[in-house]
Amino acid sequence: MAATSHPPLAPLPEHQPPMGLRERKKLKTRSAIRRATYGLIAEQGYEATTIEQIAEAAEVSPSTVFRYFPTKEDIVLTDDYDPVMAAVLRSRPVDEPPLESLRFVLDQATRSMMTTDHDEVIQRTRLMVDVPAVRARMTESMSSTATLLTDVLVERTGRDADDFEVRIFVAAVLGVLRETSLYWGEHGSQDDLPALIHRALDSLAAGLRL
Amino acid sequence: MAATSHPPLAPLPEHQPPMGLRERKKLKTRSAIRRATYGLIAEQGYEATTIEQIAEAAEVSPSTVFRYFPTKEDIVLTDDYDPVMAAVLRSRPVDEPPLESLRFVLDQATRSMMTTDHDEVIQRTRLMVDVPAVRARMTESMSSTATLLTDVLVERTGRDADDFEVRIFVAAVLGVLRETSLYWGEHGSQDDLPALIHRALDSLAAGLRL
DNA sequence: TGTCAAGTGACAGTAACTCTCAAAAGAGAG
DNA sequence: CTCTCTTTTGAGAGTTACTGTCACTTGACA
Repeated sequence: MAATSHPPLAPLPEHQPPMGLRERKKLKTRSAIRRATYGLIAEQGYEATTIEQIAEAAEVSPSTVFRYFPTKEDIVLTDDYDPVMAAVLRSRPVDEPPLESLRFVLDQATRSMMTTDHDEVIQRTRLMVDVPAVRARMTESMSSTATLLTDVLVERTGRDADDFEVRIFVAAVLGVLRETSLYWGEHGSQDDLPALIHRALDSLAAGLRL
Repeated sequence: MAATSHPPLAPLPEHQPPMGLRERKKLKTRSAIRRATYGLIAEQGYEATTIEQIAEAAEVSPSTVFRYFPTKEDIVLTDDYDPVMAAVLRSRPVDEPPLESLRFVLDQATRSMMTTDHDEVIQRTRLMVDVPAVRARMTESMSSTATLLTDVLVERTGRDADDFEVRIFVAAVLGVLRETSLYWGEHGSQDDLPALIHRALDSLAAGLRL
């Protein structure tokens, strides 16, 4: 059982303020596309929304949309928390049981997401539940999260890179995280998400004795 | 630790022999498309192989290919084992711990697959490792396996349909199964797959203590 | 202010699907 | 065996996500 109180870690490791006009414009375009997409999807649904419409609404060309996001699904997803999670995991005491370390990481990450991007998280989860393509892409993107976390755990446990047990460990935790999100979304995103995650991890810690 | 010896269950619950010419032709077309696809992929790779080529090689029209398989990825995948697994799970003693029941089911299923479709399993796993789209579709198809197994477990444990712990349980096991397959494939499909699965389930049973 | 690099838009092309409709072919009755 | 009914097939037209190229524009920096 974790869920300790801590400085509510920033969602992004901020780049230093002095950012050229170019960079700033890029960020703006990026979020313009995102906003336009979320708006159109809310009105018409995911499939009915075409890249062309998104481009028009965001006042850029379709080419530009593809330059910013490799696939349509990626527009509604984020990997932003991956590096933060890796960092937090690294910051945990080395003798803490790995499952508890991950519990802390996930608790922090979800709380942070829910406080800073509450509505977006809900809408994204809804899409994950409703749209197979989005769900699939989300799962794939979890694979890269998995790789990242595996690397950190390998380094912390002194095991072989590509150690089977570590990979199984991470796969179980992330698989369970995915299912928890789906469950939460299917039930109207009303339950306490961090609490659900803790229950799921408790199940894992107890060896899945049903 | 399971892996008991048992009658090597048939891969498919055979439909009664008296099958009309129509049905037989459909099966033939289906496997013609499959074979053609595997052949072309072996020669040229997955992405380079188009539906049009597959159709030509299988001597059907592109329309027909789409009628038999909803997506290109589905051509190289199978859900055939799902109903068998559900049946085997149902046949286990009710007082057996669920994790052990699933261990038995997975052990049987993989052994059966490896003996009856050895080469195809290997090629499919290779595709799963190499081609993100195939991997994604495979993961999605595991979702429906999950639903099936969840239903059976719910009925065996007398829990609520859609019980959170049962869903977590199945998600963990299937997530771990997926990772085991990937690991196996990445390492040349040379290890003993059932043995790896047992190791993975041992990890789960031990509460993922690394 | 002028030069260079980075970002953008227009355009053409590919391939996976979807839909519709008419032709072909198996099933079953007489 | 043949006529009818139903299922399956192929042909064709259309949509959309995505790729690659190239000329143009617009920040960066001296």
